[in-house]
Amino acid sequence: MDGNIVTFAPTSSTCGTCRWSKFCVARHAETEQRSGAPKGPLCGAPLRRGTHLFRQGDELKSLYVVRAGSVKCYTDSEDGCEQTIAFQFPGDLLGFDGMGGGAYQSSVVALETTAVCALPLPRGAQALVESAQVSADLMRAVSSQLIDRQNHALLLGQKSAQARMSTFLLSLSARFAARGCSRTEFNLSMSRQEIANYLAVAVETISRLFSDLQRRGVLAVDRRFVRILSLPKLELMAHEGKGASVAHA
Amino acid sequence: MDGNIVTFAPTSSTCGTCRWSKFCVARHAETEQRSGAPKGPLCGAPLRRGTHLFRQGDELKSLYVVRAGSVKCYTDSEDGCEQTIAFQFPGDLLGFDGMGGGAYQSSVVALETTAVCALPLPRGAQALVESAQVSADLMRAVSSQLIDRQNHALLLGQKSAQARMSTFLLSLSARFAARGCSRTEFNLSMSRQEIANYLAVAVETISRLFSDLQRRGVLAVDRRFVRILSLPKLELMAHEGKGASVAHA
DNA sequence: CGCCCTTTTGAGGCATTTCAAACATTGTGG
DNA sequence: CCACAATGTTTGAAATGCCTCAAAAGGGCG
Repeated sequence: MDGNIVTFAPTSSTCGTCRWSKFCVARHAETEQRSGAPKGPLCGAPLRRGTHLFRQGDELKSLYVVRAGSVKCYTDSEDGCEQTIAFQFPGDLLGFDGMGGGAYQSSVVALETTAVCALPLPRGAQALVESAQVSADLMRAVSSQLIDRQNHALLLGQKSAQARMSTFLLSLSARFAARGCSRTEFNLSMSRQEIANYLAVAVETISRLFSDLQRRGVLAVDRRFVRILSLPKLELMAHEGKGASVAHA
Repeated sequence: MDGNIVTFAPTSSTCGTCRWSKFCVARHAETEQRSGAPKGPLCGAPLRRGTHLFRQGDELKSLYVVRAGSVKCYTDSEDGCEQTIAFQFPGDLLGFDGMGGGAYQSSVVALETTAVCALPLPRGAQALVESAQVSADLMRAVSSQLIDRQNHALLLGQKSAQARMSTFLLSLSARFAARGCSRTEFNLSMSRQEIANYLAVAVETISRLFSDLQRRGVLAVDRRFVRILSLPKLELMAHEGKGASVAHA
């Protein structure tokens, strides 16, 4: 497909200069480092859209944190089809699924020009474990990833296409808001195709859903720019699923 | 629904007597404990089918490990529908999704008479963090959970009902085999309804799929007893998805 | 034995997919 | 800077996999 090779080239940026450090799983990692030697998270040169940070099966060398831009994380099945697992933004942790073995278990690719910081292993892992503060951050980041994936399963398993789309937009909205950006106006860094894969519907369905939402006055969409005209309506649509399922014993 | 209250009642069983300790995330936790005070993982009294170990939103008090039997883990959406996230067996870790906050983010209920061991928090968490050995085990367990959930998303997003069912059976088969049980003959601890929810299809579809698989000579099914007659055929069906999706940039 | 819940099987309906075609956008090389 | 190719987006119409509804058969348990 593409022969992009990522040579991770650290720059001199530090966490102190990072706008997003307060969301960052590694926010305590730098200050906790001991003196001497290359230390702390290292920020690499920007990745262009379409460049892979790592691929499923690659040897695990570092964990990463998104510093600027956005990425998508996806898995391949044996028979070559792909499922996007998550879209990730500044402060989000990448690559943890490889920690159980020696290899990444998902692929990560930049959606736009994106910078990431590296926590090289195993030194990084030791730092993560040795510091109670950092370790707590890591726990938080990982459990939040588990929760995200549980919600993704809920979305794929129980919601209609319309509800999936609405839920997705609300989730983006919340994440932009948490980062101090507008809750109601933003640019999508992913294509319709990529949204379709994440929500597990056809591209054409995504297109139709955007049209519907515009017709109903919930959204204004111009290419990748989205303005949410009515958050309450959108929340309503996010809950119109396939009906409640049976109770557990 | 049910008013079962779990009062966790520790017994005197230790990891040394546990048949599954070699699969267990806590296998190094006991020996690493310091002297004095209640210590190490504690095995509780058995839970009956339908008893909840904890529910989404409950205060996080312990992590648990399945010691015997099996459980299912599920999440509720705001509008009351449920999605089963995983079925879990001896050695599997429960409750980690609560580590980021003070509350569990999923519910766990016994599928059959089930024993679990508790790693009480925060003492347990400290032990987990302080011991490099235990911490490595924990990393492995958690990353393996992330991978399971990625595969679940792949299953829900990209596979036909038939392929979901086949994949599910193969996954059970592999897990039984890993625990020294038969790869081809086993009893399901979950109902058709529960399988249906996990695979996100209707119960009737599950029933029809079992019938199909029997008719094709892939399985022999008698109530909850399943015998796999042809693993290769089953593997073939597990990959007949909805066709490969488009390539990522 | 009889009630209840689970499982099975059939028939029809619907949400979403697939196929097809027009249009817009982006990138490329002359 | 424009023409052209490649890719992404939108919309319509037809096809389909799975769901919903309905009803009967099969255990489990008091």
